[in-house]
Amino acid sequence: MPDLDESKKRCARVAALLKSLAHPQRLFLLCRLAKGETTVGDLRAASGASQPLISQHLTRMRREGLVLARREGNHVHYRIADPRLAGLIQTMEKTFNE
Amino acid sequence: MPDLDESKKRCARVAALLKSLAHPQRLFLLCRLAKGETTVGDLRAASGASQPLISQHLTRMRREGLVLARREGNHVHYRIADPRLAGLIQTMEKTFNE
DNA sequence: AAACAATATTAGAATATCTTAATATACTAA
DNA sequence: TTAGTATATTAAGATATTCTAATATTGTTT
Repeated sequence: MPDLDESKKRCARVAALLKSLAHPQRLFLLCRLAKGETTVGDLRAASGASQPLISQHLTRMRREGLVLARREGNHVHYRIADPRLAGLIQTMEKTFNE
Repeated sequence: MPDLDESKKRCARVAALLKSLAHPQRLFLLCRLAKGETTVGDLRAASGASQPLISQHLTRMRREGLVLARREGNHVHYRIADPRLAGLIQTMEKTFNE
């Protein structure tokens, strides 16, 4: 019986991560980002959400360490920070593809 | 550019599912259930949460179709409804195992 | 510098979630 | 039928999330 406390801690960490994924628009953004680096403008165009809202979602995910930002001139490029997350998102897309 | 709307709908569905997983105690319960059918009492003992709270979490997950319940005498046995979900949970456990 | 484009931040109201406490139901055993 | 055990439901306050609107920042171009 492997460490119950350890298991709970892991659940707490993963649940915190999932909280960020558990939102239609954020998940949509992450699915896009899982395919490669993207600018805010492109994400905005694809998602159709308002600019401040997208920015808030991205800021939140940046704060939580899910994504990384890189400014290039007037545009900011976002990407997924941890390849394991990108993998998980793609797994989920495959798993629930219909 | 393959169905943007379809992609959004899928994100909405999966995000709704993830909302249920995005809670430390519920995720813990699901991790347990991913290993096989379990009674409420056992879940309660393992999780250490209060009885009504566990029952509410289970009721919610039942309502959302994540788990199924089966009464046997005085005890109620729960199990994960969709094997894909069990698989996803195990994948997550492996992915974030440290 | 001024005007513009892209992105970020803040504030606040509306809504949803979480937890505890109290109570109810379903079943078993005496 | 009464008592006891296991599980479920309801109500309500506390806390957290979400969205919109207004404004700020950063960088570019003229």
